[in-house]
Amino acid sequence: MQGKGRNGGTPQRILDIAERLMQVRGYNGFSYADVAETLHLTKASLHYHFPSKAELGRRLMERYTQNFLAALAAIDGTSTSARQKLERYVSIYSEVLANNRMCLCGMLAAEYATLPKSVKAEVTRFFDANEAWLAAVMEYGARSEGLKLASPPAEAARLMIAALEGAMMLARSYGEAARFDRVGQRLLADIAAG
Amino acid sequence: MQGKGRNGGTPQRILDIAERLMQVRGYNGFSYADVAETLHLTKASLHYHFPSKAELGRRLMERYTQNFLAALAAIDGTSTSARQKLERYVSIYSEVLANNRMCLCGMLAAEYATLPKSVKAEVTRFFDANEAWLAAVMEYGARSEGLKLASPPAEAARLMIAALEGAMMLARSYGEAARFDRVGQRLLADIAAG
DNA sequence: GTCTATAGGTGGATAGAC
DNA sequence: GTCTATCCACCTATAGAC
Repeated sequence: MQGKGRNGGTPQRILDIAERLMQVRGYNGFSYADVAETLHLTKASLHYHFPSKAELGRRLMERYTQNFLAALAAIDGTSTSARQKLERYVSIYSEVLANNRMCLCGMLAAEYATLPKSVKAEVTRFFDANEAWLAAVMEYGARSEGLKLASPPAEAARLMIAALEGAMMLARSYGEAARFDRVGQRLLADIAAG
Repeated sequence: MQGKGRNGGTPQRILDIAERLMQVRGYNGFSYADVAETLHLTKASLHYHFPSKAELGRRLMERYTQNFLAALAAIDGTSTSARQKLERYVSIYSEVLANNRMCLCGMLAAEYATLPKSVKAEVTRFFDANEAWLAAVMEYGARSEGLKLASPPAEAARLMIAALEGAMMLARSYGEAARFDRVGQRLLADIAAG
């Protein structure tokens, strides 16, 4: 989960701040004023770069998914076994939580009913892509590495995503990252035991 | 999950409406105006019964946990096996989702960073109580019914809660309750196979 | 207990100067 | 691109009449 352009121009810096706020407080829990203050800009300037909050949210989700998919591609490029890929997938979530953030999409899934349509679409796109990647890794592992799946790959993938997102929310509420890690380890052992 | 007093006095009716709004839209996604309009009252009248939104949220969580614990007690009173108790636990979530609602505590866990302190305390209290009940059922099942747990009861309980809350969020985002049910069935089969 | 009226603040968003 | 100034809708909350 790198390559976010944290040293880029103003639009990128706006996205960085807004992303952090959204992961911590949610779409309905932050405002242009929050971003402006942190960035030492005015609200009007933000509207120059992102005309509406809906557009800001959509662009944010778009970038988030891009970066996430890039991280998955990096795993594909450097990992040898399906088992190792799954471990690294879990560690992505773990790192997000280590920064006291929620997965952006987990937050938005909770707030789903109140989101602009364009943002909703990006959220499900994220989960679809995650599910497809996980299912492919699991399916390959089952075929070539003797990974034992308790369910068809697509279902095992959905269970994994659901459990990771849920564990993340709970761990953050308790301020105990270890809660997440234990669930992550258990999932790796349970769902896809080698 | 019954006994909510849906035919009670004004305070109870306020709680009923606010609860539904909070389960669908979240704490930051509804207002006194929303409740007032649905109930054909004015905002001022709501403040007579619940002086502040924080207090409304706290009372809501308090009642929600009470009702939930009552439902668990009902399971204890009428179920014979641990396996059946776990099935009925999952079905509580399923019924909430069937009404297009999220678990109130799942919503609030996502919004945790923005909640008043008094509400935060009620949220963790809910999860603690759920975990304790689940762990006790699992522990009993393992000891007396040959239930095979992949982890210590407390950890298996946490995984189950996390997965159910996460699956609920995702299923609701997709508008596909079946997504939740498949995860629920898989958890029952995986975590506590008889 | 419920109302009208209103306070005091913040939300997202726009116009127009620089 | 960024600013000041402003709009209007909405928010939580209170005062006081009925």
